[in-house]
Amino acid sequence: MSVTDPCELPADRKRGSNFGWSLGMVLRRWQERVEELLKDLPHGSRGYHILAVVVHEEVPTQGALAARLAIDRSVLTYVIDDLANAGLIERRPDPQDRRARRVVATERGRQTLAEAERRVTHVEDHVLGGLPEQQREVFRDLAARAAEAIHAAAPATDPCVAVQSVLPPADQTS
Amino acid sequence: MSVTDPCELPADRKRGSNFGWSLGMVLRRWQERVEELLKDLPHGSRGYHILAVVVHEEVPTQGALAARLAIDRSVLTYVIDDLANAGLIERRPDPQDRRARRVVATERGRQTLAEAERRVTHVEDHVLGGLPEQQREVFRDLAARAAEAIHAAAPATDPCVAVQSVLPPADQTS
DNA sequence: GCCTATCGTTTGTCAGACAACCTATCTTGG
DNA sequence: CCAAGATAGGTTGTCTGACAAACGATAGGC
Repeated sequence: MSVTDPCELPADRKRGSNFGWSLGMVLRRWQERVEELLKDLPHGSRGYHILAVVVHEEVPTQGALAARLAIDRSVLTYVIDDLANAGLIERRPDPQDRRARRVVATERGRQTLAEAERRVTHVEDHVLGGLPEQQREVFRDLAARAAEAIHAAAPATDPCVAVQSVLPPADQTS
Repeated sequence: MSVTDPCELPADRKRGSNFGWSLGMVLRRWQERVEELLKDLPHGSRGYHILAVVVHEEVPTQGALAARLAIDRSVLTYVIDDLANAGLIERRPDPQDRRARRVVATERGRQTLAEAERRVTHVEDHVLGGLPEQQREVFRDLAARAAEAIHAAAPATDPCVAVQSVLPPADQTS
């Protein structure tokens, strides 16, 4: 009755229960590849994300940058340090508020990002090699939209789900 | 020439360069929620994945299980310990090979998983709330297929990409 | 001018990942 | 039957990376 074949399942049963695993798998591979690809970019994929935002969007301050990327401010500090040391971005004092720092990309930073993006896109196609080309775009797009929605609703922790044990009450089989 | 508008970009520019970030965002939120939802399941999402495979697929041994989930064997050890302590699975000696252990789910484990899956599915819908219902399915499906393909080609590390600096040769500015 | 909030940085703590090693068992060759 | 190597699982130790808390500097309100 119960399933006994190792890999011969109806597949919808398997798929239904491992969305998180799938995401993790794809992300892990993506990161693996990107890390290897951008190993001279200060903090690999981290540095890449930051550089991308700095170049493409004009984000006001470091704090805003952290919020935009949903990462910790303390992380930003040293990643920015290293990106700056590599001459890809600059930290400038904000004329309006001397506590704040504006982070701007250098020309070198822009060039580097452009090259990096080219390569990353290529790697992404490779990572998504299991999907026909057309669906890769769909997947990317859906991911981006889902992520944006999540990020927008970031403060989160809304109590829509009951906090209750998944485990049965142990009133069986002693 | 270069981009100067703060947030008024064509959006495909932005989106094109943060697939990794998007995945990370979605996964992080998924995990956050699931962890909170399954906090009495021994290792949260980890335990959930393992339990799911143990229940739905009849995986021969622990080693095979590790391979199936693409996680380290040393991790399996203690997660299985705790799942077993919770009475959800059992470690049985393999009659054919006394080195190996077969991991089988208990009835309680099956029930628990069923309940957990119900809840996780619900949470997933919530996490993907930014997508219209129909597209959530598409997204799940694409993720699952991409992941399976990646996993199948797991040994990886094929040298399809040149290992070459992203940084320009520094023959400019000084 | 004082008090409080905010920006960025620094430091310390903690958990999780991964490698190296160990024991028990199986397999193969003599 | 014994010895040597291979394999399954488990244990230990190290190391990285995330996050919290504390800190110095500056801004804004009173």
